[in-house]
Order: sequence, then C-alpha cells, then structure tokens
Amino acid sequence: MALRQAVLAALLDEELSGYQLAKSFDMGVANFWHALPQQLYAELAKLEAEGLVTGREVVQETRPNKRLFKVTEAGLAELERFAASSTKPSFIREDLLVKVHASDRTDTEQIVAQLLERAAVAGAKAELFGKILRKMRGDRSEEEFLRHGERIGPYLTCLAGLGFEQGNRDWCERSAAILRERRTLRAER
Amino acid sequence: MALRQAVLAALLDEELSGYQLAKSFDMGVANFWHALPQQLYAELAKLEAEGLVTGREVVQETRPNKRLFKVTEAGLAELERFAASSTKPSFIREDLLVKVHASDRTDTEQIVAQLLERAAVAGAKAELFGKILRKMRGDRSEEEFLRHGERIGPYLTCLAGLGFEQGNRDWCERSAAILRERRTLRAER
DNA sequence: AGGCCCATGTAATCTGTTACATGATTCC
DNA sequence: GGAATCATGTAACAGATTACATGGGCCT
Repeated sequence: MALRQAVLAALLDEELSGYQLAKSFDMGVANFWHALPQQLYAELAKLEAEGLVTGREVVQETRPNKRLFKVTEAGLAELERFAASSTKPSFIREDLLVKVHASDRTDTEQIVAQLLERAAVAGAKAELFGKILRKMRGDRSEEEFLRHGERIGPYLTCLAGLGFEQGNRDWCERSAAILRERRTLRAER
Repeated sequence: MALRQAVLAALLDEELSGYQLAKSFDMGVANFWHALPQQLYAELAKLEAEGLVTGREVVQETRPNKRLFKVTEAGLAELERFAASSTKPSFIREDLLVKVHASDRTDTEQIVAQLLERAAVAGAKAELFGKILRKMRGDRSEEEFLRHGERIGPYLTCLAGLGFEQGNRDWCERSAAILRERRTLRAER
C-alpha cells in the first residue's frame, strides 16, 4: 500500500505530469519503487480526489495538454504519518535466482547468457547512479554533502540503488563464470 | 508467474509437505522467492493437477497426516523450459526507501530507529546465510566446491542473498548514522 | 510510410495479502 | 493454562500486469 507514498515522495522536488512520473518510476525513482503508467494515472486521480496532491492543466500547442501535480500540505502530513508507521520488510522475487537455484538439473547455456545480460544491465544502472550522485553533490565531497546538503533523501536512496546494482553485477558475472566453467569441464568428460 | 517454478525448484532436493515448503519459503528459499502458506497450498494443488508434482499421503500418529510432494519428469521439463525462457528483471518495492527518500521533509527519529532495526535483521540474515554456506560446502574451500560440487545452485543463490543482506545492513547503518548526526546538528541550532 | 514520443486513460485478468476456520499435541 | 507447532485449507479483498484504445507531431 505504499505506492501512494512513493508517488508523493517522487513529487516532492518537482511538479510532474503522469507521463513524466511514469518515466521517473522507470528510471531514477526505480531505485526504490517501480510502477506502471496505468497505476500512476490511477493513483494520481485517487490522491487528487483525497486532496493529497493538486493538479493544474498546462495547455501545449504542439503536444497534447498535460496535468502537472504537486504535493499539498495534506500530502506532506500523509508522508509524515507514513514515516512514523511501522515498516514491513520487503521480499525478493527474482526469476533469474529461481533459474540458478535449479541450474544443476537444467541446461545452463541460456542461464549463463541471461546472467551476462543482467550483469551488463546492472553495470549500466550502476554507472548511471554514479553519475546522478555526482550531479547531486556537485563539487562537494560525499561526506560534506551528506552532512550539510539540503536534500539528501534522494542521494541516500540512490546510494542504495548503486550498492544493489553493483552487488547484482558482481554476483551475475561471478555466477556466469562459474557455470560456464562447469559446462566446459562437463563437455571435456 | 514464477511461483510455480520457485516451488518446483524448492522441491528438487527433497520431498516436502505444504507446511514444510512454507517454512523454507520463509527461511532458506527466501533468498530468491517469498510466498505465504496459502499461496503454496494452492500452487501445490495446481501443480499436482497438472502432473508437475506428485503427492503421497504420510499417515502420522501423533500429528495430523501430511502430504509430501516431489517433482515429476514433467516438472523437470517445465523447469528446463523456464530456464530457457527470457527473464524480465524484477523490481524493488521497499517502504523504508520511500521513507528515506522523503526524509528531508519529515521527522527522522522514527526513520533512524527503523533503519537500525532493519540493519540488525539484515545482519542476522547475513550471518545465517554464512552458516548455511559453510554447511553446504563442508570442509572444501569455496572455489573447490563451486568447481566440483554436485549441487551448487542453492549455494549460488545463497551467496546472492548474503551479498544482498550485507549491502542492506551496511547501507542501513550508514544512513541511520547520517540522519542521526543531522538531527543533532539541527537540534544544536 | 512506419515507428517512436507525447499524453491519458479503461477493462479484464492475474497475483498476492489479510482474515477466517479447525483441531490435536507439545512445550513452558 | 496459554502459547507454539504441526497441518491444511477457504473467502474476500487489495494490488499489479496485460491488453486495448485514441490521436497528433516528429524523425528517418
């Protein structure tokens, strides 16, 4: 039930349209939440009906009109309430891990390929996060920024995303290497 | 739609009852998938109806009877098919990260407490995974085990879980420390 | 001409969670 | 005596995914 709060959190820094929100839930915001456009349009409508966000129409000539949303005082209060509420831990659900778990009993060629592909994706994400982090802290050192910066929430979540993707990349590469080596060993016998 | 395959993968090494499966989905298997008992009972029923697992009744004197399930040839074929199919990346959905993202605009006392609690849980899980890994490889070195061990799938997924929880723990501790320091700085002003 | 980007949704379906239900045995 | 464990489910609800729908502008 935290999609509401994820949307509110994503709208803290800038007014966004549903379409732009969807983009950021696919990119930057994706280090802490993921949602499809349909969910976001629906959630924005609900949030507006409850007064937690307000939308304003922006007329565009060359493109379809859009509605930009921002968080209201009531929305901020909801975030405050949410922050104080207890958190239930989230869980992993990862197809690739299921495949690797069963990999002693199935062919591993495709799995190795998928691991390498995933490693590449994770590496690209990690690099992107690194860039975003550098941009956020500007010319300050990380320590300095985290101590005195104005807005460090997104920085911290981005750090989490960076660590996650680096770990991901390393594990995928190592696992791929191991499974590949075992394939060649088996082929020699 | 990979709950089916996660169940099949979990049943590869031993016959389990729904109840035991639920336990392992809460523990060991939880490094790659999570599911509630109700889901597992329902999924086992479906899998049996489709012939991917077979169950046999075990009559018990002192406890209620139970049904033990094992993977059939058709189940193995399904895993094979699954391993070769393309994987869609999974996504993060984590309440705590949402709270941290918005933490510049809310009170951080509760958030710090939740981060420390989560760090402790992650640390405990990491230790548990470490123990499981040592048990799996026995007296062999990790390298040796991964090269020549019979069954390394669960070892690799457990390694993934270990890395994930260690990263989690470190990030939670660091973020808690940073937010706490900023609280005291603000209080001094 | 075909495909992608902007921009917003509805509807149907699938998955996952919460609540409820039962009942004996063992541990503290 | 009360809680936890073993053991299996049903039913209602909430949340997420997939498919469908529309339509102009821009790029190659």
